Amino acid sequence: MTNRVRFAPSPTGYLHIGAARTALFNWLFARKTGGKFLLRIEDTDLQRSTDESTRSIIEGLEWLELDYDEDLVFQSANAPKHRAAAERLLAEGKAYRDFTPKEQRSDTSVKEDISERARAQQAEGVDQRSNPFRNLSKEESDARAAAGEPFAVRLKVPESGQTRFDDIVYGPQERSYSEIEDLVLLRSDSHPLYNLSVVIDDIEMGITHVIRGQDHLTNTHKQVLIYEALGAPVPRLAHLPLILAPNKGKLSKRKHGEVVSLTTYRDRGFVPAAFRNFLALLGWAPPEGKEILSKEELIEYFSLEGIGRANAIFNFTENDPRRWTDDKALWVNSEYIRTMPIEELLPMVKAELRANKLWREEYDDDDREWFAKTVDLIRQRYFTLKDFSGQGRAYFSDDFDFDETAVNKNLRKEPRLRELLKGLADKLETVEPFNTETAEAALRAYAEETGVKAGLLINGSRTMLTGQSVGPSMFEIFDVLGKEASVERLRSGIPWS
RNA sequence: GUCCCGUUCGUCUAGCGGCCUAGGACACCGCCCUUUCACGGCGGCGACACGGGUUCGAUUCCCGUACGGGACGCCA
Repeated sequence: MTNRVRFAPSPTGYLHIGAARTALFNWLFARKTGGKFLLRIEDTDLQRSTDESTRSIIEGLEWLELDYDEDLVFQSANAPKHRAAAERLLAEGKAYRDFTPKEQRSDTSVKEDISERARAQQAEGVDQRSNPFRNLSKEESDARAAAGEPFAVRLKVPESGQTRFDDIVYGPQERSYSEIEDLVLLRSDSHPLYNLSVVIDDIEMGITHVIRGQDHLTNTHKQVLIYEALGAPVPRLAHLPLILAPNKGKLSKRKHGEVVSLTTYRDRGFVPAAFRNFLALLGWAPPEGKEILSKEELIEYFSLEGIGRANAIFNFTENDPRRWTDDKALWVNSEYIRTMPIEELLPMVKAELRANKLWREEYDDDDREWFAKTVDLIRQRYFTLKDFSGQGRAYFSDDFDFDETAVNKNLRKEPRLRELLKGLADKLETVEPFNTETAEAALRAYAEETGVKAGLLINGSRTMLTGQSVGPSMFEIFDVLGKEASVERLRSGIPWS
């Protein structure tokens, strides 16, 4: 039997990195075992679901290159099936009508309300299954329903016994029936609820392995109960440890902002493969300890058994521009930028330059070679794609800023440099051909002639040509910028004013 | 409140009774390389939450405590 797994997000916001990791693990498992990876949008909460969110989820998966098989499923489209299943359980006596009027809950304080209620019931010793309508006679129930009285449909959780399942990650799980309340299957407006919908859809889609966040672990018992009532086999279950904020709390948009949104990583210059690689390392460790893994290697090494049980902390520092996200994520990204095949990097740099109006069509044409060479030269010290338009601006435009610190350190500190560099410009102007070697020879000869250290001219030139104090070898910069631009920039008065 | 889950360097983790003087990666620090900054190389700092068992021997197994997380809805 081929494995079938699904990623089933609810479209109530951007794609959270925790959800993205769940998607990744499902996808890896499917690709590893030759199974199918399906996508289901759980849009049954029409109040909060948006098309925009659905689009962002699909875009996010595309960005991470997690392709899904078969048609996208919208859970809302299956509502009639969910309802029919509930009717069936009702008819079979495995569920019952609850005529208790619906309680109103303010959406903001639900969590507190729920635990409050649970606490109170606990203290009073109320049984979870003591609903007064649980044992209402069929006749009376039918009569009241026929009379138009509103009712919710609840699953009749058996009197005594327990549910059990073997979680692939967390091991054997047991829960006594007495701890599970008669859960609502159908709302009084006949709207099917989550636990019912997931089970029906998973059955319908032939899901063999449910891989999802650990926050669903205890609720899984309820779903097992539904599978059993329906007489359907329970799929294999694997729950994933959660990704927490640095304070060990929940990672949420409200509290932590854009750092938890997948699109942020795309917008801030992450290479998709790099972020995917990083995500895979959160809660899972490859054998051999090799951490930079291609898509193929990830698939080859992945296994559900290799997933850890402890929650992982996503380590970032709020309000620190350099540490805006996890250090290791940044490192993985720089590793990719630095070592990935240049042909794969070029289109990404192109998009980045284009977005910043630094792109020229010649880079794709006559200057293709120059462009590749330049990108290859500067990528060594970059962390994100953004750096190509930021720190790298001087390589693609004559309009760039001078870093104050660099100007003070490499130029103003030695006032003679203003004239010395003009002299160097005159000298370089005569160099033919102009390349790394000849530029170096000319500069060193000029240093000798004028009796100054080559380093003084090198550092001064770097700042004149790039506005910075750091960067590639000066002679490589001369070569890449060419004689004309190099000479012109050396003669510039801008940094001196 | 009840139930469930977890706890190895600051962070991600390896470890599935002796190979552990607890390994790797990121971060941090130092040295080398380099007339810049990175990369790279070498080295340093740095952890088995605590207490009981079991065992010839516990990071590894069991129990308890502490701490953290999750769940408990006519949300998903």
